[in-house]
Amino acid sequence: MSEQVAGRRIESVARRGKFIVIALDAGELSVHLGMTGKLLVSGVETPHSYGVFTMDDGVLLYDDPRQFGRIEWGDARASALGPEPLQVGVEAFTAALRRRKTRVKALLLNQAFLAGLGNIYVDEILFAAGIHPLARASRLSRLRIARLHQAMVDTLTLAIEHRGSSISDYVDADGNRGDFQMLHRVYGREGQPCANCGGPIKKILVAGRGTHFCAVCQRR
DNA sequence: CAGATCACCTGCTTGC
DNA sequence: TGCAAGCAGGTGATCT
Repeated sequence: MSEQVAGRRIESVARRGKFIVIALDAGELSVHLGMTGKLLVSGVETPHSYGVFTMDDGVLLYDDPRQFGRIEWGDARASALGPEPLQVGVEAFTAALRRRKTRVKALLLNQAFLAGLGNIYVDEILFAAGIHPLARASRLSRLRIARLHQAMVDTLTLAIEHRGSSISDYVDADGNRGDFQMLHRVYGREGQPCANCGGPIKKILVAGRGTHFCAVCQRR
């Protein structure tokens, strides 16, 4: 990768799903932060700095203790990604969900179905929509899917305003933490009272991931 | 063929 | 007190 990158100029930085796409004057880099990855401008190099890009006006570091993320040369198979959650219309979203029989949580996490949602946001969105994570996608009514779509837009918009959730690692390119974790209503709140009904937040395993929900407010 | 499960990796938390 | 096992999760390979 060093050969392709050397001497190139960064033209733009964009996002597609969970990928950060850095366009150069020739070719592009696709960065996926995985779970603990950080892309830092002028950060401090650590033993986990697996990518060090020296620029004319600073250093770009790719830091990833758990090594779940990656940097790839070229288009990170963007064609395999579904639509953006903030772009897809409610009609298309409804039609797509009704075609799938899988659990709604597994479907929302599927990047080929919808690009960009991770475990935290799916849990928060399903709570906001009052939908049980184990509900079958195809069995949800049009009204409930419309609520899910609205919850998705509202939750993501608010989370972006709060610059994301910093549970343990996440910081932006300037090293700043987000504070949306303060507004989580189910994620990481097992046993605590539901903001809506006061009942205890439950935690189960869905699609191999920790899944937090209110058994009273979220129906199948 | 689609959906479920496992492996990858390491820092932090939990439990004896 | 200290140490080992458990847990966290995005993705891709493997299994059912």
